[in-house]
Amino acid sequence: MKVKYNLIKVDKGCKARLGTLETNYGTVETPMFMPVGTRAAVKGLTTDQVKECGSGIILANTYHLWLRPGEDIVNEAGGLHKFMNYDGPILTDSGGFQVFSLAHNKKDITEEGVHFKSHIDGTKLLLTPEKSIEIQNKLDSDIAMSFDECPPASADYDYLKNSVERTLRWAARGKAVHKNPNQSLFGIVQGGPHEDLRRYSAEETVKMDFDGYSIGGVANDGESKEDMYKAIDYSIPYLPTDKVRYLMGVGEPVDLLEGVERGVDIFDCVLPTRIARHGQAFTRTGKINLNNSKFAHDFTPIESDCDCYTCKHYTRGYLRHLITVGESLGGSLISIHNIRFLIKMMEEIRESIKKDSFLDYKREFLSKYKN
RNA sequence: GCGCCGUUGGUGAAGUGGUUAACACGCUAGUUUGUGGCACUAGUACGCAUGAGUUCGAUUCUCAUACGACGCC
Repeated sequence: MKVKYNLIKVDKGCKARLGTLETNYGTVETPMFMPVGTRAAVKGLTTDQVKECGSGIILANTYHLWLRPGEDIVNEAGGLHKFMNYDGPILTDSGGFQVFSLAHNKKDITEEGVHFKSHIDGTKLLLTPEKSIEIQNKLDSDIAMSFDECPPASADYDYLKNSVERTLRWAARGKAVHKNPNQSLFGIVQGGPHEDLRRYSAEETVKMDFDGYSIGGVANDGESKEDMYKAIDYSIPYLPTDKVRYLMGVGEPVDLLEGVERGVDIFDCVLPTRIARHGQAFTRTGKINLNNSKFAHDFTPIESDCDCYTCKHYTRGYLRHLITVGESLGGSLISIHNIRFLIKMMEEIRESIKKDSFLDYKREFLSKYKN
């Protein structure tokens, strides 16, 4: 079946939405944060540990799994769920974002697709909208993403205009070859920070009738937060209320709040796991760097009132030690905390929307969270 | 005891008679938003064993002392 979004209510104070998303692997609640498992693994964690953090949907990446082990092997294993032992819903990113970061030459980006070199062995490859969807069909994720052009934040208006048009053509091509009846397909809105482009991109994408819609082209290198919020503001009004809305790649606590306020339902981000491997942990008062020498003698948990596995069993001093000496357990344990932190934050956000008090929640959260 | 070589930061070390003593590791701090996983950026010797001398000027040359390595009795 295709995913089905049910809008429960909209907060009286803003556009924040409370809802559920029915999938083949259970019904999940929104707003929701999705941990990222690029290569069919949330780095450093078992799927049991991911689930213990309260995860709903998790991500995997088409580009990485295409190169290794290859979509046919995943398919032979019985699909991504069986392959990676995750019995919750899985969303696959199209690979567009990765491929665009590999193709630095403008001439490598053609109407047919994107030419680039494998980051593993330099092999010249071509990823097209059709190929991306075919791979995702075989990976058998619950949600596939359209292959879009993901322009850099520095792109000018004319480039973005052409990019929007091309993304629409690519979306149509991908949709035409999408065959997996158990897999949903999402469209992606582009257009940078420009109101007219976002509106056009959203309206035209919606006309194609996808199972969900995402806002792409944000959280790029060097993009300002103002531009990101504009991209959301200018896209959301033109998306249907009965489909889920996904803001791609965003995961700073502040941005989750800004996104929810504007009507975003789901988010994904590598941030909690990436910063964890480098020793940084989210706390209610902001990020802390466990590398800092001041934590060597600190034998309290990252957060004493946190319900995650790591905070229940380990101290800052021990985690600092693990990070300092390079034990991968350190990154795993901090990842558990960081993922739980964001997921718990979303749980609290949902509670606040139920009470029409999201803006109060946001205000209170930001009054404590400093970076 | 004699001979010979050496002594540069937390560590391994490069280097020059004259602007801010290379590089690496470590350490310290920061960065990280659809992950080209385990990266990147910045800072980190007020001094080149100690003392004396040569010189306009010495970490770089000379002598002495201390410490260390090797060889010989």
